[in-house]
Parts: sequence; structure tokens; C-alpha cells
Amino acid sequence: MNIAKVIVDVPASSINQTFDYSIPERFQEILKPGMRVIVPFGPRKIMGFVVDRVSESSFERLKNIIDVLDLTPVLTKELLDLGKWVANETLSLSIVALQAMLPQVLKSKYKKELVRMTDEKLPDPLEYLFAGRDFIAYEEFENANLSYYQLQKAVQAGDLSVHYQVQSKVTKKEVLMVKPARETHMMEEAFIDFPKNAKKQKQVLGYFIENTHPIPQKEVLKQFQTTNQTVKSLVDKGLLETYKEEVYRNPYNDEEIERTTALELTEEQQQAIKPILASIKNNTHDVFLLHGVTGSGKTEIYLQSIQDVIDKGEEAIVLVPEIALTPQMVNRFKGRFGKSVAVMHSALSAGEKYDEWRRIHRKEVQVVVGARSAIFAPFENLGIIIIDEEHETTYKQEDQPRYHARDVAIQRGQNHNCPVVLGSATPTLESYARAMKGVYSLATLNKRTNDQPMPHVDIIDMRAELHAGNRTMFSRKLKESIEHCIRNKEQVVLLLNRRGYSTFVMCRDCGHVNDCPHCDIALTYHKNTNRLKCHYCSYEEIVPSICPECNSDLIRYFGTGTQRVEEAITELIPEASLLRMDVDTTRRKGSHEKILKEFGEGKADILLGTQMIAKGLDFENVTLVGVLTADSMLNLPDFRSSEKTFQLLTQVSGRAGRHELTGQVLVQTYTPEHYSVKLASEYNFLEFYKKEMGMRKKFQYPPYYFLALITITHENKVKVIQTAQRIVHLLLQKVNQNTVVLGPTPSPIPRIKDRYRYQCMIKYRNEPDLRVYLNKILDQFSDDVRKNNLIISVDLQPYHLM
DNA sequence: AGCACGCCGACT
DNA sequence: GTCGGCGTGCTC
Repeated sequence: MNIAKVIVDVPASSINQTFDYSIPERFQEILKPGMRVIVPFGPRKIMGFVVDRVSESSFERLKNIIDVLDLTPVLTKELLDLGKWVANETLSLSIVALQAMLPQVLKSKYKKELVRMTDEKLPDPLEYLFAGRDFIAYEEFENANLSYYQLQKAVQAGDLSVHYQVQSKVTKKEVLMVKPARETHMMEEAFIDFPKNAKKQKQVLGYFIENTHPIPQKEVLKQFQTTNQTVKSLVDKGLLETYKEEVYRNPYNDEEIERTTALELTEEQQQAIKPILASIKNNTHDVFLLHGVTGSGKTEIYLQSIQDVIDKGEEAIVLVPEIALTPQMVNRFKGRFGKSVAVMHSALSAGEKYDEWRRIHRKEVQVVVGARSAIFAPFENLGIIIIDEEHETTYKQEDQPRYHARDVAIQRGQNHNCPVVLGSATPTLESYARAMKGVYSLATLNKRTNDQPMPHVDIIDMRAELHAGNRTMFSRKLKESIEHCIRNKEQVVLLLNRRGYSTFVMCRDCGHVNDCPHCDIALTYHKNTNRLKCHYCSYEEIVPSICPECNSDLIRYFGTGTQRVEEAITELIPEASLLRMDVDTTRRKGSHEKILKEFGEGKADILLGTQMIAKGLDFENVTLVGVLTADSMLNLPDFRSSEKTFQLLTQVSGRAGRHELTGQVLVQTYTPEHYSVKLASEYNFLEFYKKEMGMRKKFQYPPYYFLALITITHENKVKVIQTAQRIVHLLLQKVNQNTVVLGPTPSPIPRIKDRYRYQCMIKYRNEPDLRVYLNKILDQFSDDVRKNNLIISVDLQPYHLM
């Protein structure tokens, strides 16, 4: 077994295979699959993952592994296999799948150096560049703009050599600790003999006679108001010892979180948890769909299930949408399981993420709560996987590897023979349909734990407002209700269901709209900078004062963004104080929490925000939730738009009246008759499910059909269309009769960053070999992809049809 | 991907 | 003879 199979860090389809290396004697004992290594690859040195050890290779001459980067494997056997599965399932490269399972810091960086090999004089420009040094960074040579020919000759003559370096930057945080170096009685003797003028040293020594435990040097210095010189002298005298100890960065202050114990479950909750506990107990893999209205106590079911898993000596993964990973949520888990919880989400720094990951790796925690990628937590005895807010689209990764955390969860659940729990107040049609078919077990929670009814939802027809001469974005009823709330010192949450915190600009005379010169999309107006920006390529220009088409000066700003609503409210209800929460105001780390905290403390009457305020907020004093434009989402060219609207309206309604005070929800819409608006206002998920399933069946969409989206991108429009047509043609030759291949059609945004975009959609029910066909087709175009900068991307089960 | 190698053409 | 610019093929 002295040969290692290695997946090397080269993201290219022609390299998407294992490479064999022989294992030098000194690594024989320690090298295991799942470790990272440095290997020679052509003239370079690169990082790779050992995926297997074997005793034979079909290659005659194998190169040696240069170095081993890990003391213990960073990927378990299960995760290595899972990586292979993910790569297969999502048509991505093995190396990309493996990298996705690890924290960023474990990724390698590469460096090239130019090393002088001779004492003889080099050709003038090179000699000058080296300036007496033995080696220089390759970059220096490149920046100097010298002839590559000379370099080539010098290297061939053996006067210079190119060295390749692999840097695996791992930043462990260390603290300098101080402890006594002698036994106490020896220290005491030294104390007595100590010179009187060394006052500080004597004090410190005295401390360590009393306290023999190591403490950080920083604390010693602080306590005795002295410098490290004092400690150093004591160390030099052989009385104290210093050493470095690794510490974890702790993004959450655990001590302050109050511990909680299990709550008593309601009848409904008990019914729901019973089969889950049974599945844990019997080590069976089942998928549970927990359909529970907001406030029905899903989290308590998660917590108690996890408790059983921990008691059994196993581990738990809890996935939460990024946006819901607020301290409120994290505290519930930390409160119950204390130090056994690791938290993983994008607001952590790279170092913090690595630390949390290591706590899992070292088996110091049993529970991880995290966003999508936490599904790859390196646990070896998984007892349960929970996906909260199962319907959230953030569980699908948008770039390679385009995996869905739910699919990975189920795969891991099978690997570990453990249950997977999907929880939501508004499950995806896919999951609910599976539950209906009996593939998943369904548990429904209809009652809120506090027995409060769901708040009443009023639909307001904005067309009628328009007819009545109200041209503002607030209906009369909403305005009155807001004022009423403020008078009663209650709080309001306003949702503007549109990410446009800005507007587009149009000439009133000729209708000219400023488009991005590089993308086929209108520029959006940013008021704070008074500029027009492209959200796709970051192109910017100053807002024109006259129309570039017709020279008219009647420029009008269209569309409603949160900034605008903010202005309108201050005009309409001057006494109201307002907090705005959107992409603009939450860009900085921690600002999200800060805004919520201020609102929670009652520092504002109104919280105005985009989607992000719909999730998980729980404020006692909120009695009114207003949705300004419920249908702005409905008009999107996306077959899920009704589902998304229903989900959003249901979610946001759950924000009102969660405690003593009863809540009210006002939904403004131009299409009050639309079923997703109407049924959301009645909290009628089942009816919505039936209705929407009918639509999906009629138009051949999931869950009746599977989808695959192929997007072809190139600078030359003709080339894109030709390629797309060829792909469609090839597909049609292979797929089943009843499989639909649509396109090629221009993408919803037909050009981004000067690249034209065409797509074709495959709708299928049964194509077991689709991945094989797709791989073959991708192979056929691999030359074009490499040489001509063509991009073909395949997204199986896409969420965004862009 | 990133690199070497080799062929070609330009310029001196 | 001195250079740079591609196209091609390889990486255990």
C-alpha cells in the first residue's frame, strides 16, 4: 500500500481524475486517505487530497509525494465518498466538490520564485533585478517587463531555477502562557533570597507560589502593571516558564447565555416527535417533513430530538438559512447545549470559521448550527440532521458545486442510518408531494404553543385606492393603522418585497431608459451617490441631467425602493421614527443585529425592510405588519413565483402578535384575486398546495418534472446560438420521447459583462442516464471551452432560471 | 489551469 | 542572431 491516489488541485475537466504517487518511507506510517499532500505535477508543485492507498499502479514511474500537510485526515472516508457523489450528482469537478467541504483557510496558495544557481555574473538586466539577492519572487520579474527569452536561456543554462511553493496558510491563534518552572518549595526559597530592588519580580513570583496554574502572560502583566521584561527575567532565572497555547477565537460569549431546559411538549408536538425519537433510537434513516405554522414550536422538537442524539453519544447537524442565523436563534441552541455547539455562518471571519470547524474535527462539540455548507461538518457518528425553513432557496448553492443541502443531507442520513428532519411553515411543493406519496413521513403542527390565533390578514386592493385618487404607496387603511399603532406605542413592521432599494431612470419625453453598455439590463439609480449602477458588472455612471437620446430635461425616477418608502413615510407620518433594513444598511458586519436590537429596544416605531425581515423576528410589541406590494414578485418570469409569494406572505404574517397583543396584517396588492395572495391570507397551505400542484402539472414543472438548465455564454452572439443549437440537437438524439428540450432561447438577462447568454431547459420525468449524456456533450465542447473562452454551465434542479 | 516546447515570422 | 506570439499537448 505504498501508492497514494490523489485528486490534485487543478480545476480542469481533463484533470478530473486521480493521479498516482508513491509514498516515501517517512510518510508510510502516517499518511491516510483524507489528508492533504503536496505533489509534483508537471514542473509545478501543487496541493492534492489523498483519496485512497493502493499497492499497484498502471503507471511505470511514479513521482514521490513531497510533503504531507495534515497530521490527521481533514476529510473522513464518508466525506471523500460524499465528495465523489456530489461531483457526480452536480456535474462538477471532484476537486471543487472536495474543497467545498472544507473551510477556506485550508485552501492552498501557490507562489513562484526565481532562484539564483550560480555565482557567475548573470546577463545585465537580470543581475540588476536580483540586486545581490539569492532569490526573488517571480512577480518581480514579471513586473520588471524583461525579456522572457533571456530568462528561458538562463534557466536552460542552469544559472537560474524556478521554484514552486505551496503555502497552506493556517492561522492558529496562540497565547503566551506563564507557569512556575520549579516546585513550590524551591520557588519559596528563591523568593526569600530575592534582591529587594526587584520589587515587581518578587510580586510576580509571589503570585506563582500561591497559584501554580498557568495563566496568560497578558494577565500577569495587567495584574502587576509591569512589562514582559519582568517575566523574562524570571524565566531567565529558571523560576518561570513560558509556552504558547492555542486558543480558539470565540465569536459568541458563551458565559452570558442563560441555560434552558426542555419545555413541556403539547399534544401535537408529542405526536410529531415520537416517530423522530423512534428513528433515532432504532438507527433508521427516515425523512420527516415537519409542517408547522409559525410559533408552533418546531424548534423545541429539534432541541429535544438533539438531546436524545447527544445522550446516545452521537452528533447533530442543524441547518438554518443564513439570514436566520441571528443571535436569537443561536442562543436557543447554545442555551440548551452550551459549549457543545459550534456555529458556522458567513458573518464569521475566515479564522473564526476555521476554529469552529476544528472544534468539530476534534470532536469537541456534538452539535453544529450553520448555513448551507455546515452540511459537510466532519462528524463521524451523525445521529440526526435537521433542516429548518426547508423551503429556503439559500440551501441551493448557486456556484460550483451546485448542490442542494437537502439532497446532501439525505445522502448523509443514509450513510449514517439517521433521521433527516425538514421543518417549515410553508414546505416546498417538492417536499410536500413526497410526503403525500409516503416517501417522507409527514407531521403537522396546526396550533401555536401559546394558543394565540394567527393574526388576521386584510387584503387591500390598490387598484381601488388608485380609483379613489390615492396615488401614494400607502393605502388609506395602512396609513391609519400605522398612525393608530404609533399612538398606542406599538410597533410596525413594513415589508417592501423588492430588492430594489433604488430605482431606474427614464426620460418622460421619449421613454429612453439608461441601459448598461455591457449588459442587457437597465441601470439602477443610487441616491446616496447620485449615480446609475449596473448590478451585474458594477458599471457606473453619473445620472444624466438631460436625456442622452432627445436632450429633454424631464428625467423621471421610477420604481419604489426602501429608500423611497422611507422618505414617503417621513413625509406622510412625520412623527414616526423608522429603521430601515436592506442590503444597503446591513452591508457591514454586525449591522444586521444592531438594527434588530435597536428595534427590539423600542428605539423606533417602524421597521422597514426587504425579505430579510420576514424571517425569525420575534418582537413582543409588533402588532401591525404591512406588506406594501405583495405582487411585485408574482410577475417575475419564474415558475416558482406563486410559491415564493405564498411563502413570503405567510412568513411575514407570522411576525405580528406573537405574544400578548393581537396582531394585524395588511397586504397591499394590485391582484387581490390571485390565489397565492388569497390563500396566504387565509393560512391555507393545503389548498395552495393543491392549486399550485395543478399548475405545475399543467405546465410540466417540478415536482411533476425534473429540470436541467444549460446556459451557454460567449462574446460572440452567433457562436452562442450555434453552440446552443448543437447542444439541443445532441440532446434530442439521446433523451426519451416524453422528455422536453426547450430552446435555445436568450436568458432572462441576454447579455452580462459583454457576454451573450442563451439557455436551454430540459424537462424530464425519467432520464437515469441524463448525467452521462450531459457529460458526453460537455466533453465534445471541451476544446471550444478551453481555447475559445466558451462557457457551458449545467444546473440540475435549478432555483434561479437566469 | 499552467507550463514547456516548438514553430513561425519580424526585426536587426 | 534575438526576440515575442501563439498553437499543442501533457501533467501520475
